Amino acid sequence: MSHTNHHVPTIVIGRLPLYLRALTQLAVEGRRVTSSQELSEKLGFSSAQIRKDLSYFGEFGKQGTGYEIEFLENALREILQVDRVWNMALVGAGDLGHALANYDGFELRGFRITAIFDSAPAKIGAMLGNWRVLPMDTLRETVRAQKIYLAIIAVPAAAAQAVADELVQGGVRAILNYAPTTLSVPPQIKVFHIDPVAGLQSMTYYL
Amino acid sequence: MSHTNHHVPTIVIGRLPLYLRALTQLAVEGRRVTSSQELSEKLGFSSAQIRKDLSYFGEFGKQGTGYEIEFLENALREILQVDRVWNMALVGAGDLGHALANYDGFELRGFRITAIFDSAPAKIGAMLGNWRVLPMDTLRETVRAQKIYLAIIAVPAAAAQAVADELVQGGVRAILNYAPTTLSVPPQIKVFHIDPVAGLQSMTYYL
DNA sequence: AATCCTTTGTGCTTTTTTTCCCAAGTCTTG
DNA sequence: CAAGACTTGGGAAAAAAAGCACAAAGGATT
Repeated sequence: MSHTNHHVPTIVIGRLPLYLRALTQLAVEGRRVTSSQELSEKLGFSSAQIRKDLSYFGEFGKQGTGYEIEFLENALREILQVDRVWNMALVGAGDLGHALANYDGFELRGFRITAIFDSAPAKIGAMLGNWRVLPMDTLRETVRAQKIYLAIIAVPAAAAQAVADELVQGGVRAILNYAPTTLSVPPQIKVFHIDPVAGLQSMTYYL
Repeated sequence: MSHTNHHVPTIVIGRLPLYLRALTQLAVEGRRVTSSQELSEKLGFSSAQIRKDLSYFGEFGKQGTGYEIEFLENALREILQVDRVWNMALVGAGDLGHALANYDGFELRGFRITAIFDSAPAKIGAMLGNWRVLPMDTLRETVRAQKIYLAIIAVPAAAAQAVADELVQGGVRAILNYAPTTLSVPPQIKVFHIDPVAGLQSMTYYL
């Protein structure tokens, strides 16, 4: 079967990291094998959906047994291209930028911040984690020189579009956007938005 | 037409906060009126989808003209129940907790942190923003006494489930979960997950 | 007041996503 | 080694979501 060739729906791709996360958790607990049924209970997706999602990429399980955890973990890492560590630029050295720069959960899951930028003279030059905060006007060339393809925007909404434009100019291809605003970027650039308030608002609807 | 009665798909509810966010932005820019077409360009959803989503709740626009921004904003705030300010508990006073406690973007969009908890003796008693960090073992009763129905979990993954259990015991009905793990809660409790790494991983697939 | 340009709300169609279901294969037990 | 208990992968059906397209109506212009 010619897996991988078909276009895989975005919604499926969005679930793979959650499968991977659950598998890693199981592995840490010392487990060797799991099943779509068990993952289903852990994650809240149906077991059929998990099996079908995986079937877009190949056959990873064994009938009657389930999935060998380490094997499936590695397969998913390869599919998602996180079988390596990606360097990232962080733009914005405020409270959120600090939290992100100090977060130790990136590295094991395929990411690492290697350049930090801010526009405030008071912050430029200061150390944040292992890195010195650089001025915004060096962003484009630094990102290009270091071949950084991923960036995190952690600046106020009003500044976010200008930052995105600079990042794209520097060759960044995917942006994790914490600013509560939509970004306008060329179609080949990926953007993932994180807006906690939007999440909260969609929950209060149900209260 | 008996709007509002039909069950509204979750996916529609998830888009409403984005519509509201865009409308507020337009209002700040001094705009009075907009159209599904303009919102479509700003947000990246089709104009038909925006109109259909809104039609679940009533008729807010005027043919030939579009939508009166302030009117639609207020309607959405009412629908989402953010025409008030919800008190929230924040659990976890680490870097992320600090960033959240100091974030000034909550209040205008319907939320406010009014109680902060941590388990580390070193942090308990310290001030964070306007609030003193309280010990975890006062969580349940404090949340119940203050009638807090929303909470943010900003603790390590390993501690998240226990925190969630306490929150639910205290009467919390919706949780914004920053811990990179699935939470197991009773079905009537809403959980919204924020996992930046999962977002990054779903983007690297395409690089 | 007629014409033209706009834009909504929605019935209908198409596409996407999820679920159902089972043949086929694996493992365990007696 | 036969029987029974599991579990996968995937075709087919069902359900959900998105998009199309247009009647109806507002407003501007002549």
